[in-house]
Amino acid sequence: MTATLADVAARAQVSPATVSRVLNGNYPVAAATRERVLRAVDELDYVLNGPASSLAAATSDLVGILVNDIADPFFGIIAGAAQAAIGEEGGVRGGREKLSVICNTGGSPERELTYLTLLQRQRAAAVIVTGGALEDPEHAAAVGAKLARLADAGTRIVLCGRPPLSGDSVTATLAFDNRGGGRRLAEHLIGLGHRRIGYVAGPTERTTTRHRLEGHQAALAEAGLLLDHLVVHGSYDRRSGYDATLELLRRDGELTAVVAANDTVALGACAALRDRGISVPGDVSVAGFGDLPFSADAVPGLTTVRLPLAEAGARAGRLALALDPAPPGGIATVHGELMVRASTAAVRRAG
Amino acid sequence: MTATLADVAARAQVSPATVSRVLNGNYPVAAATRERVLRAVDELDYVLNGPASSLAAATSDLVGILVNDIADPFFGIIAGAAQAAIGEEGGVRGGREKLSVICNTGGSPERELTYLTLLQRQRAAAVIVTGGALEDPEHAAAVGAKLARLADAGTRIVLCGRPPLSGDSVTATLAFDNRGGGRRLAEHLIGLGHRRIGYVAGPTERTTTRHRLEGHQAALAEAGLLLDHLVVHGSYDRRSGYDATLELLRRDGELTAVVAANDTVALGACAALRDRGISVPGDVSVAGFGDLPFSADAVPGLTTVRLPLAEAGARAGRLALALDPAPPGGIATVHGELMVRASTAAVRRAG
DNA sequence: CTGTTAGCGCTTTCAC
DNA sequence: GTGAAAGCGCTAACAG
Repeated sequence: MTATLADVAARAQVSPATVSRVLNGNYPVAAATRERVLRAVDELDYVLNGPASSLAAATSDLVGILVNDIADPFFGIIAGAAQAAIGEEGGVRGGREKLSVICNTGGSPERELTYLTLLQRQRAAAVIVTGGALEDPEHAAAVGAKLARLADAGTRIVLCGRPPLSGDSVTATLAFDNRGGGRRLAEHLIGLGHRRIGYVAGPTERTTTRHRLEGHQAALAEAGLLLDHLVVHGSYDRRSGYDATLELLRRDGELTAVVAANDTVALGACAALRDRGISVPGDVSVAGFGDLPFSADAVPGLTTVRLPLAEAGARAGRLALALDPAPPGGIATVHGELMVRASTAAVRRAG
Repeated sequence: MTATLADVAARAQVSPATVSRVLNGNYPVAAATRERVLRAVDELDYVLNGPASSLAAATSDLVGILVNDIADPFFGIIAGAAQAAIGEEGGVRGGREKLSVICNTGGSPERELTYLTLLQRQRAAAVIVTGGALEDPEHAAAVGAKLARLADAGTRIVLCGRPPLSGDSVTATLAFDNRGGGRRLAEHLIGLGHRRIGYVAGPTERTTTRHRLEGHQAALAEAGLLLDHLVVHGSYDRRSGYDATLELLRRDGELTAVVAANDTVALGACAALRDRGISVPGDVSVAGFGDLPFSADAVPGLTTVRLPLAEAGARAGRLALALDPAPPGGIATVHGELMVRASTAAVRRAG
């Protein structure tokens, strides 16, 4: 039913090998022959059989991009940029077009492992793992082992927005400076006179959560303002920001600032304050992390740490294809930029 | 280096055929034998070779999900839900776990076709195409032909948030009632007394754009309020909403309402009005389409048409796996729900 | 530059 | 319930 390489070869009056060479373009073929083959391909509407090709060549053109939550623009932007970079550059350099695909783990450790196995099964050419890692040692070990096996089999591994892994299985790591960002945000608020600063953290056991919080607390500690009871954990969504902010208010009615785990959470925090009749930034300042597109448009505009998500994603894509040289030591740190907007202001109330 | 089926067979003292049967679980195997095989698999850390398996079986467990822009939560939510549904249900029913992957076309017709070809090459088990279609007849024909070939090869095709295609290659279509939603939104505004309603449309040549606009204009026409010059086209992003709104203001300074192609665009519209010192909804009402998570939190809360994106995506996923029965006639229409929030109000100024 | 020849690792009748 | 054998469709030496 479906045409095969042999059909094309017969029609073009050449050997199957020649057809293969034309299609893969990685071998010299006479122009006239190529022409004839291409015509036959067209006439038969032939499409290469991927599995057969991958089997014979012992490699595939699949590139997997793992994300924690694709409904979150944070990951959408990274993944979209990576996929675009792979799609664009895939054609260049003669290499066969890569099929880069996004795999949504939903934050579930099991699904993360499942996807890794599925990609291993497909003999993926590369895997990009994005976002914070779960800090459960058992799971971390399992992921590390999986990645090592993938790397053994020739799969390139790129980490994007995830802290480096020990071992040399990882091709390149693009780590976000979450600690530094958290610190700068806290320093900004301290500079504005805030002394009672609440923190809505992400899920426990996540590297992003811990690093942002550590940066935040380091700055507070230096200023002698560390208040442990002003940290509430929740998931990376709007609801969590809303609920956690109410909880913070309960714990300290004199709060003058709330720092959120990310922009989405910050929006939830703003909503909670608004619903309580508390003005932002008049009574309480709010800050986020990430600088998603909607953050500049929020009312008031959200002070946050801008992470160059699209750039990082694109670079991860290029690293996965070995189009970019790996950074020195295999690790590059991507820094955030403090974006001061209207949601933070000098403290007004008595601290 | 990597273990093969034969290795497992040798270790378990059975034939390769038996190992295959155990792994695929679709054939009777003695419990003791199965046990032995499974142990060998574990000990060797064996992972099935996907390409080899797909080649021999002439099918693969790849399911592709095409989206126009994965950085847009509209698509992130649909795709995430579809992927979750496939991941969950994939294990059930004994079928082998499916590898469902998201492919981001970035709205480019070429990339759409490229991805379809790549999926065809992989002999994908199913393809879910989401979001509005380009209305260019040539491209539509090309896509139709591709889908037909895919269907011929046994790939299940599901359309989600895309209008039905003629021909019987499509397994199931989940069409969004964009026309009805556009109409209800316009009627809502007309009911509030608005007479000069601007419309920020999406990109031309997109079905979603056209249908939403048609519904809008149908309602206006019935009320005798159709004003052609109050429609401006742009892309589905915030920037476009901002610019188009300024343009609408230029065309009619007496405007009392702006309807946007989607929520993101509506946010841009609000920003433009705010920057111009125009109050929403005091001076001008604004409405969006879709009801993304941030819309309820916008200030003021955004009036919009709620589309059950997660539900539709999940259903599309199940349809792709044939876990849900196809809707009668192969087509189900998904209706939107008007969400009236604070961004629209009765007209105050002289119309 | 092109053809010939072996497989790649698995599934699947067909026997037993 | 299990094994043997014949490919699935392609690529990659190796000749020529």
